[in-house]
Amino acid sequence: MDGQTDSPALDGEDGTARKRLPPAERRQQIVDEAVRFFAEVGLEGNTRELARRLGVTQSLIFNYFATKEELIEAVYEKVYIGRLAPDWPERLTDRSVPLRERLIAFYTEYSSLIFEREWMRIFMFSGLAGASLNQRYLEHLGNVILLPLLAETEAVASSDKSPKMEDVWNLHGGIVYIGIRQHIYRMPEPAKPQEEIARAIDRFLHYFGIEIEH
Amino acid sequence: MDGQTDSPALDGEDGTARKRLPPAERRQQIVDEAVRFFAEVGLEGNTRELARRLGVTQSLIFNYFATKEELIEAVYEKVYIGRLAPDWPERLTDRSVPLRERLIAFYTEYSSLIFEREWMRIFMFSGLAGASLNQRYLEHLGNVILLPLLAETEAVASSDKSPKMEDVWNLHGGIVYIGIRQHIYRMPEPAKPQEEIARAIDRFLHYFGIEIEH
DNA sequence: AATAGTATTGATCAAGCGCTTAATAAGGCG
DNA sequence: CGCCTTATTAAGCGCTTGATCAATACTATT
Repeated sequence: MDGQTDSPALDGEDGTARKRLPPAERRQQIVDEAVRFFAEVGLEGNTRELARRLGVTQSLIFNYFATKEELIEAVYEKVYIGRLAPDWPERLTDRSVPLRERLIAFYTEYSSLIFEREWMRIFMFSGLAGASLNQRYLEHLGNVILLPLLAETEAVASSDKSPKMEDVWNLHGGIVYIGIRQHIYRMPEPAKPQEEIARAIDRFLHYFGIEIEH
Repeated sequence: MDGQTDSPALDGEDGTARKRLPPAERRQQIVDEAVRFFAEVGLEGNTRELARRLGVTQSLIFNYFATKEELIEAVYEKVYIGRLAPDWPERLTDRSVPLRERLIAFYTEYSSLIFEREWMRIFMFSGLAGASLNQRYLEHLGNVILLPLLAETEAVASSDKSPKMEDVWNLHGGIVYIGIRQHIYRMPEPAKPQEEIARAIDRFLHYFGIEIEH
């Protein structure tokens, strides 16, 4: 409507009309806002609107990122990093703790990390766009989390039922789908997500004859 | 490269350089190709590329659809229609058939309908875009399929374990996630999807003390 | 307070977008 | 065959997009 120029609307989100940030700080500020922005509108969201939200001119963005693609890469990096804590494989295989406890601890923690609108949506957007990071993430997840998880289940399963990798993927998928329903399809959040996760885990273990103490 | 004009590249997908189709036929042709096209590149895919794939000028598309939004609506309609057969509620509640058989029949049929790249991706694209059709579809699915399914499970569950709606959503989500992995994240298809579905159903039923004959 | 370095701006470009319209030609009918 | 309807085209308008770059003005330093 009034788009006569690309000048910032006086300031950013808050009231502080600061200018001239140190480059590292400004760069991070741009990425942070880009994460929120792209998660909301998709990766095709335009740089002018992003700049407007930052309270900054559009051209400034291209001072920090040579191309929009480069900005998106930075968004991926920011969002994917730290999403899989490196000590989980170890904790998942600690047989001094009952498997059920380990599973509940893992999925409680993991779901608190990924049941987040920004992560869920950007993961889905990038997956649809065919970003290789997605496939690498899922391969990594499969190898480092689900495969050990399969071995742990096998170790305590009753002899007549042997779990397969697909069973573990199914457990995982059922849990992840809670977040998909909420953040992609915008359905209401379950009353007690942690409880639903516990029930999913219990059903999984129950089938393989693993006893559950209440 | 050679994009000097919007003229068609002589013909469409095949070698037939036919022109002047009857309007109804042309309209359907456009929608069909749009489904494939948007499923591949997303709903922001541009009409010029779509026209190129059709072997037709871009302006022709706007002879059949006033706006791009209208075309997308037609794509939704085409893709959503017939995805939920109306006789399923009835078949799911036919207690002359064992619940396991009913579940397997339903999910075998349903998965063969939705584990399809075009449907999966357009459903996800439209979900991310916030299309109301998505939420209506899921509400419908919840009321017409999952709710009866919950009642059926309750009816045969052992008295100490009572299933909740979230359990049914979890069963459903775990199964749907097979298709998501394959078509959104482009991971390899499981060797025997039908078998994995049957296992998911068996785990679900097993937990509620429902016996399974082999 | 003057200066230098640089973060930021403002104006602009070329390409791509949805969409419009007048001209064209395909093909059924007399 | 020649006409007439209309499906289709060709050209282009107005706007938005990612990206560029010289000019500007903030801030640290002396």
